Amino acid sequence: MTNQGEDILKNSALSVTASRKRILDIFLAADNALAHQDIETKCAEQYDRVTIYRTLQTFLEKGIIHNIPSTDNMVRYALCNEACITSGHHHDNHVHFKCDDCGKTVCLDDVNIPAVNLPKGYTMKEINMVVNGICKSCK
Amino acid sequence: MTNQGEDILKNSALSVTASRKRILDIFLAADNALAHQDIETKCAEQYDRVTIYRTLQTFLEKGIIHNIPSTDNMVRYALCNEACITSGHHHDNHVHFKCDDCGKTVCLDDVNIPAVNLPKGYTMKEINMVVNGICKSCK
DNA sequence: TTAAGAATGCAACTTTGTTGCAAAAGTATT
DNA sequence: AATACTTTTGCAACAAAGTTGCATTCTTAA
Repeated sequence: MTNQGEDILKNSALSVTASRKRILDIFLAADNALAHQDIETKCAEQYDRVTIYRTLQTFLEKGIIHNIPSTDNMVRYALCNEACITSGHHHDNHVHFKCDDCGKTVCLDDVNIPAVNLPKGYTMKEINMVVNGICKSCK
Repeated sequence: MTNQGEDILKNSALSVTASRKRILDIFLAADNALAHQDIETKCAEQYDRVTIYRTLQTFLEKGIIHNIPSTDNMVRYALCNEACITSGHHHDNHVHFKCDDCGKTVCLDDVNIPAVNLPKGYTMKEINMVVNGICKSCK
């Protein structure tokens, strides 16, 4: 039986270390996006804060996770889905939802970001859509 | 001749102080959204850092400015337009654009955020759309 | 003009994020 | 399985960002 986190690391040509596996496991177990702080809370006794910063950075660069903008100075991260990781070129085009009640941020994988027409002269490279409101668990 | 910043403060039932007028002037003169840091750079010698934090907070609560989410831990602020301020109830529904070249973030007031259908059980309260790319000045 | 309330500045502090470097762990090769 | 090489980690020290309480100053409204 192989470890799912280990597979992800190998597929991304990253060396397999205990901290990386642990952080991936945290993401795999989470049903919502995680801020640096959330991860630190879960494993600060095991791993150094700096390691967590560097690991998240590495995962971002490899496209293992993507980040979700916010207005609260708490950038959150979520695992990319298979297609996104394997395609090499990273692109999320799903909507993110943050619940004002429970505070959780989730990927709405089934909701695509609709097209927008930018004014003349603007070129789009990336697009992000974050909706705030009440999630189905809190309604 | 009256001062535009002063009018905004009075309309929002805020007392008129030098720091608030100055910060409003900075926004009125800016052609792009400003982070806390940008404002601090422009008036740190005049006003305390804490005052700037508190002023931005107050402006947000009164709906004088709105904040723009980001993935770089630099929440930016921009003046709300007239309609938005006077309506009492705050709602931006324009798209924000951040240029990867010059780094500026601007409100695309003419580009409305298209409608999205959320899955059953989700209620939308607010929506944010941020596009990254190259702006018309940098193309 | 003055009294009451609101905003500011200061100090001290907490939290968040960064950098350089030595030690430890992982990888590939034989 | 031992090695040499490379990468990752932890530590320390620091820098930057954000918060809080309190005394002083400024605004406002009577």
